[in-house]
Amino acid sequence: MSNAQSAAPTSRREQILKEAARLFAERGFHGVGVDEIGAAVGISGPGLYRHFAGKDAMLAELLVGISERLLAGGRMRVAEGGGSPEAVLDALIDGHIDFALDDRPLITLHDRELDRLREADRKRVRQLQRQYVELWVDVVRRVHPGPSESRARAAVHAVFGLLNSTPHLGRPGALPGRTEMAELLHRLALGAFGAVAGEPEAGEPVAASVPGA
Amino acid sequence: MSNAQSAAPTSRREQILKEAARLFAERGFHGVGVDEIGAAVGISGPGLYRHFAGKDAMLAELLVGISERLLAGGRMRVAEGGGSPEAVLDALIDGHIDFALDDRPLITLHDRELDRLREADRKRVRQLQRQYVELWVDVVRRVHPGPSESRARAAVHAVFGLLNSTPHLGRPGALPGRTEMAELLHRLALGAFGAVAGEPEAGEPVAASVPGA
DNA sequence: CATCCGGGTTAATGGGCGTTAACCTCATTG
DNA sequence: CAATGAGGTTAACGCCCATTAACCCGGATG
Repeated sequence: MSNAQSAAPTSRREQILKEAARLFAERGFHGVGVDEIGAAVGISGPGLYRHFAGKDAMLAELLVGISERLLAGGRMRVAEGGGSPEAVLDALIDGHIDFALDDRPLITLHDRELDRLREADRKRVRQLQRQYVELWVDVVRRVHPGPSESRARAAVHAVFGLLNSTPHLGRPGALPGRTEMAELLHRLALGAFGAVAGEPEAGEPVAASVPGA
Repeated sequence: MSNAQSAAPTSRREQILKEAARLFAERGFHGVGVDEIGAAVGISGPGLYRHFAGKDAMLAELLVGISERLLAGGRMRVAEGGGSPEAVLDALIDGHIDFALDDRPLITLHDRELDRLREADRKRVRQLQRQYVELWVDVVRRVHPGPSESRARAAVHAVFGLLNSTPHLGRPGALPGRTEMAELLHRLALGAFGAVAGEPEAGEPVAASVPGA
């Protein structure tokens, strides 16, 4: 108990989660065995079951965790966002970029292994994701009022793809360093959003909320 | 646009590949069993081994195939590209969008399951991918001559992420239809590339020539 | 000192799954 | 008609792997 070592205890659990995230991202959920995860933290195999109910539980905690943190961060930035919507959008973008650059494995898992979750958890994660997206959509539409909601939503999804592209990058120093990368991504995202406006091509009757009518 | 399903013999092999692609994309390479793939084409389990050496062979053929087609398509468009680099870039973008929209499963596999390949195949695929990227980088730098090569390359990767975001889209009709989606993605990509350039303070979005025409 | 118990360990269990074996059946061919 | 081979089928085999069992140990507790 004494152990007031410092801020983050790095409580075994967290250590395990971190390694599991890395491994899952590298080789896929099914691709990595319990023994490997154990080995990554110095214990072996079934020892993990003292901390988690099973392999699935780890994945669930990772995915729910990241979704919650993303949404919480987004809400915070919207709340304390300066007067202008532009400032809020900038903050959202920067926040997401930090995430993408610092927590690569999690970002990867986020949209790769969602289906491996039990129904309940999956629903939870999807709901959090949806709220996060809608949060962006609102801000984007405030900055660029023109496009229909579905258009804005599609743009947000696309920009997420852009920002999350970091993990797929080529190996060595063929790419900019972290700070330049962050700046570049920010610029690209803004550029994309700025282009969504454009003229609505011969009428916007697509706006009907009922598709396929 | 085209898509007349008939002529192609759909030679069992292709049929299998198609279903395998879909399943792999949905549940991951390790997540789907041979029996499922077989069932998807009406035969059962080991019957597949009359057509492929093994599960791995299917994945390999899929990944190599898509990489080759992407590169070939890209080269073609560059070759017959009209005078202006802008036109070539437009063509590249449209080509990639068609791919992303029509062959979702393959696009997904493309950057998800690369590591499950045997060393040789993986090297092959990576080489093809690299060439495809460099092809884009050249064109982009010709259209936007300011940024360093590494910057341009990062931008290209990011735009790939943007264009490939389609598979992650929400289910129902909450999003635009195919044609509008294609137009939107094109616009977003151009917007992103347009922003990669200099350090002009945030101002008018660089509304280049309207792609719609 | 005796007792817990958190956190590990190695061995066993059991199911899933890729692959191979052995066998079957038409269509074609000579 | 016999032979053949492409394309299937169902059983087995074996391996991998998540999970459980059974056991162990060191330190806090009282």
